[in-house]
Amino acid sequence: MPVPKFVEIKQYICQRIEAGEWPEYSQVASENQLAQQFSCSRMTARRALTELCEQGVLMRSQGLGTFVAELKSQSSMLAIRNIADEIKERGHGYSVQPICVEPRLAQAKLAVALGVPNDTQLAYSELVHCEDGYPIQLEQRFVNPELVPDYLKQSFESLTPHEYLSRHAPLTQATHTIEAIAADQAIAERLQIALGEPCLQISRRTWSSQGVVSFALLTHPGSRYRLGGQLPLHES
Amino acid sequence: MPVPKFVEIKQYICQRIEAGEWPEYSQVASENQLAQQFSCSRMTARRALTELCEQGVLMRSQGLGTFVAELKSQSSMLAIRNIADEIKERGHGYSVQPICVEPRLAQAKLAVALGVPNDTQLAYSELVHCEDGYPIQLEQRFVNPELVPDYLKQSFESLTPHEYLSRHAPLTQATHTIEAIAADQAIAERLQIALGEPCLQISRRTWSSQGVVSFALLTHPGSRYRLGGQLPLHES
DNA sequence: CAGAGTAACTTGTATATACAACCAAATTCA
DNA sequence: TGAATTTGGTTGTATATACAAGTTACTCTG
Repeated sequence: MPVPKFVEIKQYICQRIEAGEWPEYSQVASENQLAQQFSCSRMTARRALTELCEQGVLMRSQGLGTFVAELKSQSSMLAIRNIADEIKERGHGYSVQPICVEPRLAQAKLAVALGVPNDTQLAYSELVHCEDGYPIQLEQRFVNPELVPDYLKQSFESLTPHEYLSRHAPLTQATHTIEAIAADQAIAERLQIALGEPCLQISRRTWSSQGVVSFALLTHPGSRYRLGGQLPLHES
Repeated sequence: MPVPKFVEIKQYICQRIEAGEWPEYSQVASENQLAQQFSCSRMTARRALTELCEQGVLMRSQGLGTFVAELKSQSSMLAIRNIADEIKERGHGYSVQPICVEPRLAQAKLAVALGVPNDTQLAYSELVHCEDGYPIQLEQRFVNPELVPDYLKQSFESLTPHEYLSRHAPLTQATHTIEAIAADQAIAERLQIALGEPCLQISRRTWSSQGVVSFALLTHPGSRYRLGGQLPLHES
């Protein structure tokens, strides 16, 4: 058996929810019911529910039952990672819609962000990442080609930043800035939302020991996306 | 017994780590050893270890053992911290405008979020934090008074969540969710922005080994606030 | 009718056990 | 010596069971 039983149960529950059979805030099958249905012990069913609670898919309360939490895509804030992996991990369909790939010259703010002289030639690309057909991230990235190693240059257009950076420099780091913005004309069009709708915009500056490799704007529709994570509290 | 046994074990482990007896990357007692030491079953000891792994305090690997995780590795975004300190650090003027402090009963979603029975009395407070006179954060927090230690109860209204939690339990953690929302009437009024303006809303669930201590909504006007930080890139 | 009590159901904690999967070091064998 | 095997310890999954604790709805009683 390749997949553990509690994973099987988790998948079953997710499918019911995604199919709309178990809507938001509705009560899901109880631990005993699931145990009977999957002919497993209650502890195994319980584990499936527990993990889904931790993932924010379900909510439980003693004596009452287990319920479907709000349905919004959520990703871990600790590791802002490849959105394709995340979507696949949720068991949803992933697709990309390339908008354009073209050279652009670094100007003003962009040149500063990347730490290059003005009019340096950058590789610009624009992609829309979709979850089950719905656009969920608009990615606009500027790459400094000089910092991309030669052996990756040929394939680099087809690689996600994660892919080529992880092959390139294991010690690559990124600085993220998160902002709430109102969708402008371009964003609204790409993400198929209304003009002015709130969006979560992440600016990612990726840098290795060589310098800033890329600058990317990742824009998510606020109505469809949130960012979650478990963090230690710090003082000062 | 007021405290469950697995919580007791968690606390024991945390104390050892905080006392420096179990340094970074050192192997901690195995499940069987802990079970013997606390005269409990292996599954109970295992649960304590599992939860500490999820919190990032420990790391496990099959066949090898359980180890103390890095205690640093938290960057500024990871430490969503006291906004007063941040503002002062920027050299700006900080002021607070208290809106209300009142008891409230936990209902439905809130009860689930805090993990308390329905109609539990919570301490609710609402504050507006200002930078140079401009409102920059609306804080709405619900605290479970039972989990606030006695010696902090008198002063707890005047303390920020950070202050009293850091005095209380060094290993307190929080789960954050970040969303882009449109300002409703109440928010717009408090933050002096237009209705529908995009806002960055952080939901913070703070929990210690005792349970969920507080739930807070921190709302920032998108036009005036951003969240930054440096994160390692993760793959898969 | 109002209220207390009870029954049925839920999740929460805990135990004891079994076997699988994995790792490292010791042992055995060629 | 060097490679394969065994052994003991570790975590991972799963079962069956028991009782505690919280919620709801029904029933009984005054």
